[in-house]
Amino acid sequence: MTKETTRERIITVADNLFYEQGFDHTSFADIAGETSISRGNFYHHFKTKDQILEAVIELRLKNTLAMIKEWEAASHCAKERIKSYITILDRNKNKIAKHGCPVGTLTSELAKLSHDAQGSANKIFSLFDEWLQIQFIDIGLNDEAELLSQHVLARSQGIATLYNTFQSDTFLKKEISLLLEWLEETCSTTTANH
Amino acid sequence: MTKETTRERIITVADNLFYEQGFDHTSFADIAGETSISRGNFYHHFKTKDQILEAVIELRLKNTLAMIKEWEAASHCAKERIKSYITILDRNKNKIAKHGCPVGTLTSELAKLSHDAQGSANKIFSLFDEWLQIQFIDIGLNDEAELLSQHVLARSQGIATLYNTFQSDTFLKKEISLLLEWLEETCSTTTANH
DNA sequence: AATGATTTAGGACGATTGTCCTATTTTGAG
DNA sequence: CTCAAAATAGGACAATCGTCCTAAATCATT
Repeated sequence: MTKETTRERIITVADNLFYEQGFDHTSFADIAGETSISRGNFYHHFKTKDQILEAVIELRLKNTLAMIKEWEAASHCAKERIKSYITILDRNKNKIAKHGCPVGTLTSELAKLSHDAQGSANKIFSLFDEWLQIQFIDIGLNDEAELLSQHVLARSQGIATLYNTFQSDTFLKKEISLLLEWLEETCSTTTANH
Repeated sequence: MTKETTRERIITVADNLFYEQGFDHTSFADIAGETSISRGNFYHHFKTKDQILEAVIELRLKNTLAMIKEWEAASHCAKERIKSYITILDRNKNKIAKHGCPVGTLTSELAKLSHDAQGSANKIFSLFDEWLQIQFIDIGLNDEAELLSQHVLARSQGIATLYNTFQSDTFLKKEISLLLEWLEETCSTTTANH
C-alpha cells in the first residue's frame, strides 16, 4: 500500500470533518489540527477552502463508485444490489445517528450557502440515482425506473433524517424492512412479464 | 393588529434568515441589516445568539401549533387532517426547492454543530409526530400509530430533501400522490374493524 | 557533494465574528 | 413638566476566519 501523500491526507481529514461538523463550520485550523500540517502549508496544495471541498466531493464520488462496484461484484441480481443500497442505513447507523446521511446533509448545507459546489455535490446523488435506475431497468421496470429510483432515494433520505433526530432503533429496523418489502412487491409486479 | 415589537421583529427576521442561510452562517450583521436595528441594540433584547435561536424555535413551535389547529378546524376527519400535513409539501414547494424543509434542515444543522438547542429543535419534529399519532389513533390504528406517524414524517422529509436537490416537479407530484395512496390503503385496512 | 525545485513552517494581513460597554435618545408614570 | 426606566446607537474588544507571504527545510537529479 502506497503511503498517503500530504494532499490526500488533507482531503481525507477534511472529508471526515465536513461530514461531522459541516463544511462551513469546519475551519482551516480544525483541519490543520487533525492533520498536524501547518496552516501555511495548505496553500501549497489548495488555493482556497472551496478547492478542498471540490477535492472532497471528488473523493466521495470515487468512493461511492467503488462501493457500487463492490455491490455489483457481490451480486449479479439487480434486486439484491438495490438491497445493498437500502441496507447501508443499517450498516452506517452509528454515523447516521450522529451526523446524518453524508450525501443529503452536504447538499442541504450547500443549498443554504448558495455555494458554487452545489452542482458537484448533487452529482453524488445523481450517481446513486442513475445506478438505481439501471437496476430497475434490469429488473424490467423500464418506464418507471426513474421514479422508482428516486422513490428509494427519498425513502432512505427520510429514514436517515428521522433516525438522526430521534435515534429510534425500532423505527430504523421497521422502516428498512418496509422498504425491502416494497422492493419485493415492486419487483414481483413485473416478474410475470418475463 | 398590534404593531410588531422590536424583539418580535428580530425573531421574525432571524427565523427567515436561519431558514434561508442556516443558523451558523447567519450573522448579527445579517439580522441587523434586514431589521434596521443597530447591532448594539440586540443585546438589550438577547444576550447571546443562542438565545435568538431559542426564541426562533419557540416561534416555530407556536406557528406549527397554530397551523395544526387550523387543520383541525378545517377538517373533523383524521384522515383529512393527515392529508393536510402531506400536502404542505406542495403548498410550500417553492421554499422547499430553495431551502429544504425548515424542520429537517435545522435539526440536521444543529446535530452537526453539536448545539445545545438540538433538543428544542427536535420538539418541532415531536410536535408533528405526536399530532400525527393522535390522528392515526383516531382512525383506529392504535398499536401502529407511532410507527405510522414516523413513516409519514420520514417519507415527507425524504421528499423534501430530494426535491431540494433535483427540483423535479414530476417527482414531487408523484411522491405526494403515492403517499396519499398509502394513507388510503393504511386507513382502509382497519375501517373493516369499525 | 552540489544545485534547483518542491514542500513545509509560521507569522502577518484585513475582514468578520459574537460579545460588551457607554453614551444618547425615547418612553411612560407621577 | 419631571425624572427614572427602557430602548437605541455606535464604537471597542478579543478571537477567529480565509488568505497570503517569505524564509527554512527537504527532496530529487546530476
